[in-house]
Amino acid sequence: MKTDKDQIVAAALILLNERGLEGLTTRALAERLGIKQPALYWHFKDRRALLDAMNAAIEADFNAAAPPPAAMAWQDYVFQMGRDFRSALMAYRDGARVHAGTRANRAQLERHMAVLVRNGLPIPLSVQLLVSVGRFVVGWVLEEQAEASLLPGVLPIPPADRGSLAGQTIRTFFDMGDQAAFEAGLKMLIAGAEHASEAERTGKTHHTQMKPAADSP
Amino acid sequence: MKTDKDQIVAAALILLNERGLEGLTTRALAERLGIKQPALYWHFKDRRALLDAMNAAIEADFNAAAPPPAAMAWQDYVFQMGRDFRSALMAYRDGARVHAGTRANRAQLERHMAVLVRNGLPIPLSVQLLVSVGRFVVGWVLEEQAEASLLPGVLPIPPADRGSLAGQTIRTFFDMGDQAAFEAGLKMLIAGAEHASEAERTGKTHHTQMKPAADSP
DNA sequence: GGAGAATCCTTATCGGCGATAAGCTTCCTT
DNA sequence: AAGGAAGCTTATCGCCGATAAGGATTCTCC
Repeated sequence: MKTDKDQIVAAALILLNERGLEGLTTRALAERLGIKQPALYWHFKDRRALLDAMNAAIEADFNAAAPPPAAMAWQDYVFQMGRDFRSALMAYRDGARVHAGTRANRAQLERHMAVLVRNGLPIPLSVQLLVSVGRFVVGWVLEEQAEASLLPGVLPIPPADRGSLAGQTIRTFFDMGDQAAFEAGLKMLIAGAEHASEAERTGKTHHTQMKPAADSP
Repeated sequence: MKTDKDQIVAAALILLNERGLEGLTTRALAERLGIKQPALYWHFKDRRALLDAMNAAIEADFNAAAPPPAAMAWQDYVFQMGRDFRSALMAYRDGARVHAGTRANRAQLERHMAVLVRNGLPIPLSVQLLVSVGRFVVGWVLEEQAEASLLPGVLPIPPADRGSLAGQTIRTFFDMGDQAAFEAGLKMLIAGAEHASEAERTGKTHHTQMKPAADSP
């Protein structure tokens, strides 16, 4: 049986889950496929190309997940999108690290843009929100998976300082759970965009004053 | 002259800027320091430990940056914190990648928590906001630096579709600039937290309905 | 149906990497 | 002066991604 790209990518994703990104070597992958290591270079220019293909497969899961109801409120649409994107990255060990460093998918961005604009959100706000949500999700999952990979998993709930602010902080976050905390943050982003959208329509400005940047980029 | 940890870290940070994270090898670093490669292992257990120390140095820049005015509104405090954190990561090539995968600094989190709580934000909201901002910044800078390292830098502003949504999307983001786009996203997060804080105080719920997650983590 | 090109894979090997082992100095302590 | 710790060197490992060169096998076209 011949080996094609899809087979290799599928095997690579399994191997990724078993051994993590560091364990995903060309030799280990070739062995699992029953071929010798240099054969992989016939199908993929280099390891980077393989990772790009793996990322594309992960994103394909994400895209296949939720056909958005046509006339959904943009708030719900973005919320669902963010949640599904996180799920797609979480589905594989080190998924966020695989994704990070691959080129932005412009077609995808434009598809989401179309929905938001059609549902009434101004173009600049739509771009800001979509890019922000995308990067928020990547950053979130990156750290979530990094924590999870610190094996013992103990992360001892500090026994002494039960009542201190420190103790309450850790406990609060711990009790909430990763998914709920993520969704809370995602909702903040969306509510903030909604706020900006309303402010723009009514011409009103809010009571907080956050001065723009004074220094250079 | 003896070599100490601080000297090594300083040299490593310079090398990082010159050659990026992949170019930061133990051999290159040793050569720059005028010692042989295995000598580094006297000072650092392994490469990971060196990267941790480098990250600590980057975070020290961040902490030294802005002594927060004691009675600053929490909105402004968080905004400044996010901006300074991004600046610290941007100060070194691949700064976000160096930071990612290092253990969360609990003491730092608690310090920021104290300011928000003292200025009236409830504990759970404070935790959610701080964690969200931290991960948002990491995700943002990660992708910003990844884009920047795609050398030619051309990223051709698509010439044909000037009026299409696609064209407008790219142009909008491009014209805004990375820093402004980042700050817009950061403001969204903060405004969303403010909204949640008000809703909690007045007991009112907003007009959008985003259903909580139905599926498992 | 046979020549030759295209496909898919193997064997052999490279240079570079992080890391360890073992043994020199140099210097500080008592 | 003895002895040990600090700070380094030389030598070497095993593993990694990647390339070179050449076998098979299959496809294509006259």
